[in-house]
Amino acid sequence: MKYYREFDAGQTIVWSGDELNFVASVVDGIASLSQTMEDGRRQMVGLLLPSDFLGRPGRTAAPYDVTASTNVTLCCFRRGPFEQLMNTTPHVAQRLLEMTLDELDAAREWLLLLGRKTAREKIASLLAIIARRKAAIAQHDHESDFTFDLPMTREAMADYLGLTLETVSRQVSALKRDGVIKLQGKREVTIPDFSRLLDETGDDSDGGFLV
Amino acid sequence: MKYYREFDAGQTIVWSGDELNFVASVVDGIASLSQTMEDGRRQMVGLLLPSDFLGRPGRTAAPYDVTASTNVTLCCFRRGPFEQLMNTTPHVAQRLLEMTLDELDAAREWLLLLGRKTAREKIASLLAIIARRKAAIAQHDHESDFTFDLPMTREAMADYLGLTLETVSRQVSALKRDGVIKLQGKREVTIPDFSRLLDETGDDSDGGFLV
DNA sequence: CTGAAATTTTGACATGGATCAAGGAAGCTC
DNA sequence: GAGCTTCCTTGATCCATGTCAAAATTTCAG
Repeated sequence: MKYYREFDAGQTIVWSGDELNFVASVVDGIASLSQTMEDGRRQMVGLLLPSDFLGRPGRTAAPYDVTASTNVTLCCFRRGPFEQLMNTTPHVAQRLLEMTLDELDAAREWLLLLGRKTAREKIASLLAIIARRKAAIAQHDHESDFTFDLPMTREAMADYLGLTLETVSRQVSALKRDGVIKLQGKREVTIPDFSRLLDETGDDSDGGFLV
Repeated sequence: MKYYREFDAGQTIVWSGDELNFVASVVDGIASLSQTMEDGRRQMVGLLLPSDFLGRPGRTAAPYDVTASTNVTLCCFRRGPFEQLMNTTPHVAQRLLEMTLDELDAAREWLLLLGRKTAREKIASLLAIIARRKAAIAQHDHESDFTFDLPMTREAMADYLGLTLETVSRQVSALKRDGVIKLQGKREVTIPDFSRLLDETGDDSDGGFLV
């Protein structure tokens, strides 16, 4: 009923439209969901982190491309037994509902970003989200310097933010020039003043710090 | 435990950040979810149609503004009893999960639209989605003429599509000039050739017709 | 019917981000 | 450590969409 599968970074896990005869939980690594138009325009529509769920009960066709961003380990369940489990243990459905509602909120926050934010605000928002996630894990004080590693290429950032990679590069440079962030190399980012970064996101300044 | 509330068109049902001490199901009418930035930029992030659900188990703060687009009737449940119900009857959680997954898919389709589509493609996509929904209800043949009423102002369209209302107006005029749609008055739209409209959405041409 | 308010269209112009193009930096392989 | 290859930056230019302004149309109360 349950088995593990591994994928290398960059490998496609499922193609949009393919039949998906299992559901899975991410054990390790990061995978991304994306949609691609016929002419190649691409938009990332979601991120799967460890403990996130892939696939949905009652549908076999995958609606998006799923790509391994890092090496990924999945814990897969065949569809039949899994749906059995859902019917018999209410907590599974409830837990899945919680997670799906969180993903929906994240997607809707992203709608505002894609629909209404400027390029600079988009970059600042992405950096703030990543920084916040890492800071939460590290139990770090938000008020002082904080350094983290950007886990994605400029192109991946562009695909998330609905921009071109040139614009991403320019805006990152601009934020650096303006002292909002510092860079060591291309990927290591330091935030000297978190509230300064938050000002640049365009979001309400009084919003709660923790997500 | 259960009671009804009514709202007039245009009225705000909940403000973002307010405490929401009930959950509800839409009985009649259409409500929209939106987020507004401090400087007034606004993005619609979802639509509630009859049978859709408002609020979520385990959280009291509303994450979005909820506005009645038409007169709306809600069937409200107090939070405590509802969460009881969820724990005891597995089908409720499962049904809610189904609905949430559908909303998530819709939101992700919208991410592609907002992030990567041109203004013309956005308008065509919106018209196609509305037309499809009405056609599905009317059991109408997709190949021939089809007329429907646009249930929103140009400004509301702009808020959905991440455009300005001037751009919406111009692109609607352009689609009319090019014969993709016809207009009787401002709000009544005729689609002479549905596949022609679909070509303008930028979506895969071979995608299934029925959502 | 009449006038005021709301909605939509249209025009002129500005601009943010895309596009096209070139070159630089950083990893990897051998 | 030389030479690929991938990733990133920067510059020049263009164009889709935003902005500002005004007029046209529709709606609706009285």
